[in-house]
Amino acid sequence: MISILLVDDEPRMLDLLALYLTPHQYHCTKAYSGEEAITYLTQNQYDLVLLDVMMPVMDGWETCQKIREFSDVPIIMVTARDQKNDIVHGLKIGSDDYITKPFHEDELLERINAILRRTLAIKRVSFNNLVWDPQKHLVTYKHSSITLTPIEFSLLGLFLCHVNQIFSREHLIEKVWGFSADTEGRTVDSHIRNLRDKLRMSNYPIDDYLKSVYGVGYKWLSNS
Amino acid sequence: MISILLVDDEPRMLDLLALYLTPHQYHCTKAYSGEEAITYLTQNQYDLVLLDVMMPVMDGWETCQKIREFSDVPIIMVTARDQKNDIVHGLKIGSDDYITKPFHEDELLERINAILRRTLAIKRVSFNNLVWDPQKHLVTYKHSSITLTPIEFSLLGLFLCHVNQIFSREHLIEKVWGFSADTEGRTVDSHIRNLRDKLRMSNYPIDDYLKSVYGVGYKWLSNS
DNA sequence: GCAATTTTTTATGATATAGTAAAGGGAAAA
DNA sequence: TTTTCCCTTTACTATATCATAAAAAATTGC
Repeated sequence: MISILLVDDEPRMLDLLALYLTPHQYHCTKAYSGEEAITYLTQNQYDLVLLDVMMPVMDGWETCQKIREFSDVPIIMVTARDQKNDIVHGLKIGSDDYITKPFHEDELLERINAILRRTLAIKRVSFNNLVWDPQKHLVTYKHSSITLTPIEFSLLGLFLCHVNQIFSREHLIEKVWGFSADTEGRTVDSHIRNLRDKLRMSNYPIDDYLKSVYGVGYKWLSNS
Repeated sequence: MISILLVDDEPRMLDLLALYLTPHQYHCTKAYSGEEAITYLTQNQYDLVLLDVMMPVMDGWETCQKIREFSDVPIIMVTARDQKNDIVHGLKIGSDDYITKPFHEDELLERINAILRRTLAIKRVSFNNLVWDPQKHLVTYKHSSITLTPIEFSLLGLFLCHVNQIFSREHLIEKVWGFSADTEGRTVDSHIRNLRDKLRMSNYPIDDYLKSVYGVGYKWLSNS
């Protein structure tokens, strides 16, 4: 179940938000101040924070900044309508999006879903200094980036997510290309080759890991 | 660098303020009267104004009112101790905060930081001499301005605020156009092209930075 | 070591995506 | 109203990536 932290000093607003979200299978926790929110965040795991800007003592921006010092949790800011600089607020230092009140239930849900679509996806996977980041769509080895084509990227991700598992060519096609693909098994070999080339070019010891299994397929070898 | 306009008729006070602020990376400009301050404000961009109340000819309140006729720059009033009525007065007129003298260096810095946290939320963003200023809605390269349309401006800001992040066309549309937009993906390309054209025309090496990621979207490359 | 089989490499045409230019629509300004 | 500017779409060209076939190298089992 997806859990959302609601932060607002007005109990009414908190109730309203919870009323909107709970029926859609979001588990809501209420915090009445920025300080309280930070306490919750250090103790529990949340998938999203809905953060009101106008709060006494510590306002939303300040809270957002403080949260960013220790967490990457997605944050949606709730601002008043009068702020004209539309996208400017969406760009705010660490917040992922914003919504102006009063807002409709639909709009709120849409923004939440949009954020979760991106952030709830697979997280970074790393294997001895090789980092595969699907959100940034980026692969790095020892902090220098490696440019891969979409298929190469998917292939690498599949192997890293299922280390030591042997994939047949048919299985790889099914996972990377999709079910309706009419791709030949040999095609996989070419992409494997290109992937190996690029990683080798970046001094990554790819041949120690990405192995062919004679007569079966390929696998990513983990010696641990 | 953050720039602050100091306004006071006493040179000593101006020196003292500058002495406090300069070591903390604030660039200070001195104005010896309200009239002078207004002249400066019409010609340059400041992030904050420190405005003394007790001044001959045009006092702080009047100056504050005049400034508010053309600018939203944050203003901190400097008043004598315990003039509560004045404080209320000042807030009504449009000042953002006040400080009573004599004051400690710490108190001054704290109030300045508090204001800047709110108002400076999205300040200028700059990337090797390319400056994106949402408050002035202006883009400059090496101090000569580049005229962009709203969409081009938003796009540029989004990229500069999230360097190295890859945006899909859908993601860009969501951020720049908004949720309910039914814009086609290729439309983004056109605006990217226009943006590139304008920056190229201004001799900015845009092609080194704004890159397309085949099959995915666009990103602003930062080689650091 | 040798033959059968599989994998890797190489080369090339096919396809998908990005870049460019231009036309048309609509809204705001003159 | 006309004019101008900006946005969107479409059509065309250029380029990057993909798929396939065939040759070369490697692996396996005898």
